[in-house]
Amino acid sequence: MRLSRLFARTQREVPSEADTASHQLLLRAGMLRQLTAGVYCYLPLAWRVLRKIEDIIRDEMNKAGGQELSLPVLQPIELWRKTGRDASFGKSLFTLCDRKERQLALGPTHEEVITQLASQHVQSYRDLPLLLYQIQTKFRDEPRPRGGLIRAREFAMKDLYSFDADEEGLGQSYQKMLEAYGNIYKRCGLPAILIEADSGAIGGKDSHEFMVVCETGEDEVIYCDSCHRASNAEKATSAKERISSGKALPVEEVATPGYYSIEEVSDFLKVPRHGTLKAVFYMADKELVFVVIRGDLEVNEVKLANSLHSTGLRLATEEEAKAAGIVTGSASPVGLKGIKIIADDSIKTGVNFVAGANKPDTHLKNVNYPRDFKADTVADIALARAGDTCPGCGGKLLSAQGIEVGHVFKLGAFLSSKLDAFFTDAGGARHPVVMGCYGIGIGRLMAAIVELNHDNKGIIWPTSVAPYLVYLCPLYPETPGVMAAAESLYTELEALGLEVLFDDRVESPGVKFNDADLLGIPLRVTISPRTLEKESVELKRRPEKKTELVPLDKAASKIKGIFTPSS
RNA sequence: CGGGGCGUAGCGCAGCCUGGUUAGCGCGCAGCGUUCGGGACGCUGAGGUCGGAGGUUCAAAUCCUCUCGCCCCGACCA
Repeated sequence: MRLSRLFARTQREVPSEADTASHQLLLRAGMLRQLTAGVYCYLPLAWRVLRKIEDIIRDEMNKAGGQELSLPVLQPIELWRKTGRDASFGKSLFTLCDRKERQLALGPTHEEVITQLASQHVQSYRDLPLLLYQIQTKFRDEPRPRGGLIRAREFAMKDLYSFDADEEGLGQSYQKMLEAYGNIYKRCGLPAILIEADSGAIGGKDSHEFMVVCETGEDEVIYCDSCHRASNAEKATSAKERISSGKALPVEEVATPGYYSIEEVSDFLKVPRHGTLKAVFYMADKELVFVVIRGDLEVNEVKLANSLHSTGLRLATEEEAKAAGIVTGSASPVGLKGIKIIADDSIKTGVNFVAGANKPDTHLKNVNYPRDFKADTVADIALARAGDTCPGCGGKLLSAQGIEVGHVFKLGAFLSSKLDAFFTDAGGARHPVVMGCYGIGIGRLMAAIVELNHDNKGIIWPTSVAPYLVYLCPLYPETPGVMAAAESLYTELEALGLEVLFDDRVESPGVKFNDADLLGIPLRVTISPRTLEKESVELKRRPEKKTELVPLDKAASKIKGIFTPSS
């Protein structure tokens, strides 16, 4: 490709809309252009990278036994109502009406469509296992798209769905996918780690994410340095050590005039934070819920929503709490009636807690569970934080930011049951198909590659996904011989099947070198009067400083050798 | 949805507070010349419904009202 003809123009200045490295560099390199919030045009250079990423993914999916197909983006809303996931996706689901006023959704994912499709085909255990995938545009009306391609509203995703006869089969399919995913990231030059995850709106049981640790990532990873167990902060657990024990003393009222927060009350009563019980109020799908947790811990709203099976959880306002009869500032589960109480299991780690009294300016000492109050549910709903103790090995938990570059779910049979995807087993009995789903955002993967592979000059593409392999860079093109040599090398390299970006522009060396660096092409090949004096060309790899002179007549084969694996 | 910021040429910005020639500057773009191994220089030139609508005024990029859009923080989010 001749650079003079390429539909791209590099920019020296950083577009004001971008503040992450990948977003800035993709814009500056002329690869990306925003159309509207969270919606992007991919210019030719970006498109080449995306196609290479897709090819790697296809290759791994096919090796794992996947069959590629293509499913519609436009989907009848009824299908979503059947599974109830129109509600779990809520406003993130783009919907529209056709001319007959029938409601349609733009697919944010494709479980519904593929399960219905599979149900028409899968009849016997002999049809299983089945792995189907596609690379398709998804639409999600994110509340706030951000970071360029990190969180877009329209984006390409590879989504594979596995169909198995039982949990064991699902386990095998899941394992295959974990391995295939590992290969994909490795081939893309990304050091992705596997972590435990919450399954969110997709639903299902086990779920894992592949994360790339990176400061600009929007997810928090909680991990243990000793046993290397890692989880999304939404899912992470920490050990809740026993902090006190002994005899439960009689409940005692104390006046706490003007002290409301845990900090104020514990300081005033000279009780450590973990010797108190904190009350927090949430609205879960229009029902007020009273949450109790040890005073030193925070509520993890994802865990809370899961244990409540709620799709619309938010903090209650003070007015809502008061309307329900709660004495804010001194709220207590003790003696509370008519309100659902959810307690974190940390309430069992000690005795004689300080809690509210449901009376203004009053708290209770020596509150003990379950002697003094009952909870409708006791579960782990606490936020694990850096510094907490690892529940697995007792080590210290650490925290890091990460970009989620893949997410896999063991769905089980809840969708297949609802969508009538059944099969007959060897004994003639009918069962719902057991499903899994596995997604990789293509654009986000590209952005993650840039986040992890750049320097202050620009992008440094791994060879496997680089838009072109060679940046052919003649200097002083008007000097006799230079262009002739460049043209002939260009022809030679293309004949060898190498992807060459030929900088045939009349520009100064500085401009060309800087563009070569910004675009991040793995190998720069310079031809100038200076190199031609020695009958040679100069090679320079993008991440390296050193250059190498190679005789003109050996250049093509030398370059070919660089990009041929020496296996 | 709450808070903040911003819409002026392809990109980055100034001008607005305090209304008043022909709306400027840098990059980029076109032409000519001199240069040129890490974003050269000179000259010339093209390119603008000042996000949109309404209002105030003799006069609006500038003041007022409404509206649309974009970005950031938070809520939220496979």
